[in-house]
Amino acid sequence: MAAEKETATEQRILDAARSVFLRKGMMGTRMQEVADEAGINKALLHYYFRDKQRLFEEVFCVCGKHGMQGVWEELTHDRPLFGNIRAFVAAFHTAIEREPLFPHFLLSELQRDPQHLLKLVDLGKGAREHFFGQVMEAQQRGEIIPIDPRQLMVNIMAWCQFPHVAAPIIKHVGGMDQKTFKQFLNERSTLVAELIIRSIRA
Amino acid sequence: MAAEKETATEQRILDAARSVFLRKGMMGTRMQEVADEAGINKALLHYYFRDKQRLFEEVFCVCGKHGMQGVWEELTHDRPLFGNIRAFVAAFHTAIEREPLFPHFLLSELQRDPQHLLKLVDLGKGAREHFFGQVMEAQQRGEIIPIDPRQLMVNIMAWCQFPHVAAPIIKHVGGMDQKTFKQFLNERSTLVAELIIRSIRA
DNA sequence: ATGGGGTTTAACCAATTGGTTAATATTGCG
DNA sequence: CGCAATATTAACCAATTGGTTAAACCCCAT
Repeated sequence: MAAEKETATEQRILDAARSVFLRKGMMGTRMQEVADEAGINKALLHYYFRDKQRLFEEVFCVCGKHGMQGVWEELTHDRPLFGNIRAFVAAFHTAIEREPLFPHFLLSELQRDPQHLLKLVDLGKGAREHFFGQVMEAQQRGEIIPIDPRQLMVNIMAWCQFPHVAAPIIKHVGGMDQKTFKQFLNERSTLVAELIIRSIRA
Repeated sequence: MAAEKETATEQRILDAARSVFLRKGMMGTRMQEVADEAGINKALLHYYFRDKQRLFEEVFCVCGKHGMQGVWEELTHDRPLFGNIRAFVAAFHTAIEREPLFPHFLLSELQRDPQHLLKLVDLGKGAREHFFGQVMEAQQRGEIIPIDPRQLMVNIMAWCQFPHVAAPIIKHVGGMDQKTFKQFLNERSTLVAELIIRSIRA
């Protein structure tokens, strides 16, 4: 039917665009390449998405929302700070497993076009505020050392994202094939939280 | 004199290319733009550096060597592990202050062209091996928890580099202007080492 | 069968891009 | 000063790129 047929072509374009944008970024991606990967005529990209920028924004938006779906919420559960940290790191790990190129893509595009990324980041604002509150309370109760909650947030995000952003370096330096690297990352899914907690526990 | 004059134009090109490549990456940089910034005719880029790829590699090479000059060596001094970690982090902080865009540039280019970056990373190989040895010894002496030295290396690099790679996000999320962000980074120049040490101390 | 709306195609377009070329200018040395 | 080598310039080039256009195609309702 017409409605399904329309969705199919749009979806094919979005899937192909996602694949190419994630690998090559906005500036490195050619529209013909996206069309080739979608198996369509290049003019259809413009018919459905008007121009490259809009296609990119759509992909960016969909990736960003799906990529972090349910992850920020792990920081807002009614449980102790350390439990929230563990759950958040594990959820982050699971999310990135679905799309390992996503952190690199996001951070790569950051200089060129910060606005869209910053909008995406705002989706987790409430969760971070809750987390910051928990961090301050834990300090007041003497459970953790004095630390700016923002520094702690950066530390968590750094350990969750950096290995994916720097994956080729880490593999090379650590002498790992893809399978070993995957194990290395799996180890981190619990190690990161434990080391974060050790770094701040009073 | 001819030798100096030659160096002057080459240097102007390299400086301009560095500035543009760092901001826009290889794919986003246009040769005319580099020429404009250097204040020269575009054909000179090809006269001196033959093509875009070679210019890029030259810039990459110079940046990479200067960027980490003296930093890896801080891991090899004859002093305890924790001292080496502190010195390394402080040296890293100083190095990045000289060129804040460098980590983002390096990691952005990583997917597109891993080879050159990996060559650069190999410059620190000896230092890392020394460091790994120290980590293993510290474990055997019971000074630190059992941990794969590679995980520890990744953790250190992550905390040193990520705030620069993700700078626009961190400023936005933390509600910081450039001055405040700079203070935030300065705080990390000692905080990072202390938290790393806390995370592994037995 | 016909008409209308939506989808797809192939050809085309203007601008941009990295690179080339030949002429000119500059420099340094004998 | 003259000459040769090097540096610089402006014009030019072929290919690529994102985007446009008009025709053809498809499907459905009357």
